[in-house]
Amino acid sequence: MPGKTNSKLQRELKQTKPFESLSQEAVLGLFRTADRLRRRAARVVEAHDLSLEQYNVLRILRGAGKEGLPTLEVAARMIEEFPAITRLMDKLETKQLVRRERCPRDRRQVLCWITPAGVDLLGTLDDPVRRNNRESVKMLGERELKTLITLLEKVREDDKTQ
Amino acid sequence: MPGKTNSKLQRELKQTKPFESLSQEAVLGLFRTADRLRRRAARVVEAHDLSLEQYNVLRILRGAGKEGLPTLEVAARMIEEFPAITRLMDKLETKQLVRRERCPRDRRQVLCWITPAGVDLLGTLDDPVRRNNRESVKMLGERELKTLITLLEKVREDDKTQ
DNA sequence: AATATTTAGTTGACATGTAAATTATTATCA
DNA sequence: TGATAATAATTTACATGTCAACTAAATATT
Repeated sequence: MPGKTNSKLQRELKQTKPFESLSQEAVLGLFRTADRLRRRAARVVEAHDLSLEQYNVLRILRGAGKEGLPTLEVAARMIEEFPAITRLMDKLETKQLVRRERCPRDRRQVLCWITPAGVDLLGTLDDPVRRNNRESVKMLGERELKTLITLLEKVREDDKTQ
Repeated sequence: MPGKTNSKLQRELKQTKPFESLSQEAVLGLFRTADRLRRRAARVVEAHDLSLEQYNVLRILRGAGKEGLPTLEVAARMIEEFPAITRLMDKLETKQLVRRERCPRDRRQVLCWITPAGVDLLGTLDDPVRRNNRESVKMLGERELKTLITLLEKVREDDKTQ
């Protein structure tokens, strides 16, 4: 009796791959793929003695321009979040790629800017990074790329995590 | 003259979003999405005092069964890799969820097994983890799920990074 | 105005990721 | 066989992620 039930279940599992395992496959696939691409990207910027995280901070600050950004605003825009940001900024400041100053209008905030040296360094990296991104997904055509982007957005939109 | 060239370029950029930025969008989207889902999944297993990495090790060892696996085989099957595995195993051994023994046939290797307590713990987690995976991608239909899985596989297959 | 709450940021403690150096064992080959 | 190379795993050192506790400044409350 349990044997029969079991084999029927197994036949079902084989015919229509159960939704469970499709979900699992998608989530695991997402993890694996992201990890590979992250390592790949890390190698590009590490050639210039930056970690991927440091690189991201600089990108954000370059985007912010002359205004600069308060520390936690940078953190909020990072892929990863919160208090590690202080230590990251410390290191970037030591490398003279970032400048910090307490905001006079709200003395709780600390404003951050990218330095000219930081801008130069990013300039050097723009091309390799672009190339690497393109290479990382070069096996997808334009249509597939757009589909992937859309599916990923859909997953994020509806995720109550955030 | 440069103004004219520029605006033409800009029109082009607007019409067909350049491949560059599509690639970038896909790669960044992948990072962001994976990070969110990773945090989500971490919360599920942390409720039972496991890190996501520890959970993955236990899953791999459960899959290996009675034979057990050499340490580096476990590492190779992990989403992340190498020497962190020793520390992870140390902790799992302390928690009595894993047992280790030097392999008699090749004394360089250390074989690892999941303990009955480990199997029990995983059993408790199977359901919540399955549920979480399903929830994480519930906004995608079956067809979309399959498409996503395929696209991710395609990216990994052709990635020379390995 | 005095007190309490919220906000911005930092610090400390601990887990993990990664690279380089090290140890023990096994395999190779001259 | 003896020296050398390769393999399996560990250790050390350092960067980052995360949580909890903390400080300082600004807001809100009574």
